[in-house]
Amino acid sequence: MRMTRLLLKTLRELPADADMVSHQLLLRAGLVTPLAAGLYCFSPVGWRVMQRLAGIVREEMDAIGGQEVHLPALHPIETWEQSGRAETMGQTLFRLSDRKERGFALGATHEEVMSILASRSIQSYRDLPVMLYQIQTKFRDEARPRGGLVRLREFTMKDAYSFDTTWDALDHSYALAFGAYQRIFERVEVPVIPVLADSGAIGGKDSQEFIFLTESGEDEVLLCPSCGYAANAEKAAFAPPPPLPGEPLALEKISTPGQKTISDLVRSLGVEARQTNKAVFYRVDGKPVFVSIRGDLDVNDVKLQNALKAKQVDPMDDAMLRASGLVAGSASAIGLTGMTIVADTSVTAASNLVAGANSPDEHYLNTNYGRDWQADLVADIALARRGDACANCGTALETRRGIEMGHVFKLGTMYSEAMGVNYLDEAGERQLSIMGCYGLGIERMLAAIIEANHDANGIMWPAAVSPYDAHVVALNMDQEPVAEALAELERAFAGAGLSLLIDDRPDSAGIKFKDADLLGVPYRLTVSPRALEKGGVELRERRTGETSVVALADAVDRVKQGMA
RNA sequence: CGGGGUGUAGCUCAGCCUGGCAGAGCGCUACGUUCGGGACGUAGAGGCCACAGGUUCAAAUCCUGUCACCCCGACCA
Repeated sequence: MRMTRLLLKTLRELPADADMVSHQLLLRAGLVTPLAAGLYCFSPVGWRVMQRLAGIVREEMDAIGGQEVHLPALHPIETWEQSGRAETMGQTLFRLSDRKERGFALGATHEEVMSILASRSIQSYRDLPVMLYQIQTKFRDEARPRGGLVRLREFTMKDAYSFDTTWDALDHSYALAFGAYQRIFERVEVPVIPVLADSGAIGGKDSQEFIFLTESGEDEVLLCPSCGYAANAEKAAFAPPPPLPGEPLALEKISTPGQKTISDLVRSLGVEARQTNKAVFYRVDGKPVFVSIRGDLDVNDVKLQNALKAKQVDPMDDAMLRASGLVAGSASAIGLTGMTIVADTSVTAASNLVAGANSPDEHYLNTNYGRDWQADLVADIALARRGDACANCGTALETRRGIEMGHVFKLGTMYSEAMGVNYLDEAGERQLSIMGCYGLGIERMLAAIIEANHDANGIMWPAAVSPYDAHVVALNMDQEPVAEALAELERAFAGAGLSLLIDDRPDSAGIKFKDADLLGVPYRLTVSPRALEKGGVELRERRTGETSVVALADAVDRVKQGMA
């Protein structure tokens, strides 16, 4: 490709509004341009990289027996109603109507539709196992798109779904997908760590996320430096710091005017946060739920959802708060009726906690679980934090931020049941297929590759994903020997099946070199009178800056060597 | 959804406080000089100052409202 013909404009200055390095470089190198929040246009160069990423993903999925399909992105809303996700996806699902007012949704994911496709062909245990995948556009009405290509409202996902006869067989499919993901991330040179993730309350088993660790990431993971335990914050198990021991003392009501928060109490009463009982109100599947947890801990919504086997957990809204009669700022479970009470294990194990008195400006001293109040459910629902003890080995957990690149998930039978993916087993009995699903965000891979492979001058593409195999900087093209050498290079690279980006613009050498660094193709070939005098073309490696003059005839081999 | 910030040329921004001709740098076009790490000169093109309403002789500038975008938080099958 000749740059004089290429639709590309690099930016000398940093675009405002871009915080992440990948976002800045994507814009500066002209790979993408924004259309609206969470929506980007890909330029020819940006799209070439996307295509190479898709190609690598395709190769690895095919290698584990995946079969590529293509599903509609536009779904009748009934499809989502059938699985119940029209409701649970809430506002994230883009909805629209056709001219006859029939409801549709833009696919946020494809469990339902893939299940429908699979169910048409799967009839016997002989048809299983099967792994289906597609590389397709997803639409999600995210509350806040961010970070360039990190959180988009329209994005490309490789989503794969396995259908098996047994949970053991699913374990095998899951392991295959897991392995494929590891190979994909190795090939695109994005370091990821697998972390335990939550499988939700929908009957799934294991779930792991592939996290690219970066400070600009939006997900938090907890890592044990000693035993290697790694989990996302929602999932992370831990041993909470122990309560202060003590014999139960007499319950005492005190006046606490204006004190509504744990930190107010800590200040005015001179107690530690872990000597207080925090009240948190939720709306769970439409009903009020009161949660009691030690003042130094926070509720993990996902753990709460799992403990209650609930579909939807939200903070309680004002209307429900007023209707429930809860006294925000002085609430506790003592004497509370009319709603489900959930207690974290941290409060049932502690003694003499300060708690609300359910009347404004009053609190109790020395509340004790069992004596003063009871919960409908006692469970571990606390959020793990940095420094908490690893549940495996007791070492203090560390926290890191990262971006979720992929997610593998043992789904079970939720969708096969809802969408009717069943088969006859050897005994002629109808069975539900056991499903797994495996997602991978292609744009996120692109962003992570840049985050992980750049320097002050620009991008440094891994050879496997570079938009071109080599970047030719042609200087003094009007001179006959240069034009001839360039033509010879083009022939040689075309013959070898390698792609070239040729900077044939009539600009100064400095501009061309800067753009070559910014665009980040791994090999730069300078064709110029000076290089020809030295016996060929100048070959420069983007990563190392290593420069040498190679004979024209050897250029292809040198580039090929580096790609291997 | 809560908090903060920003909307002026393709990009980065100044001008706004204190109302009075629409600006700079980069980029773009033409010509000339230059020619291996973002050269220089000359001449140009390019604007609904986010949108709507108001105040005023006069609004990019002041007031009100709306919208968009970015950041933090909440949220995220």
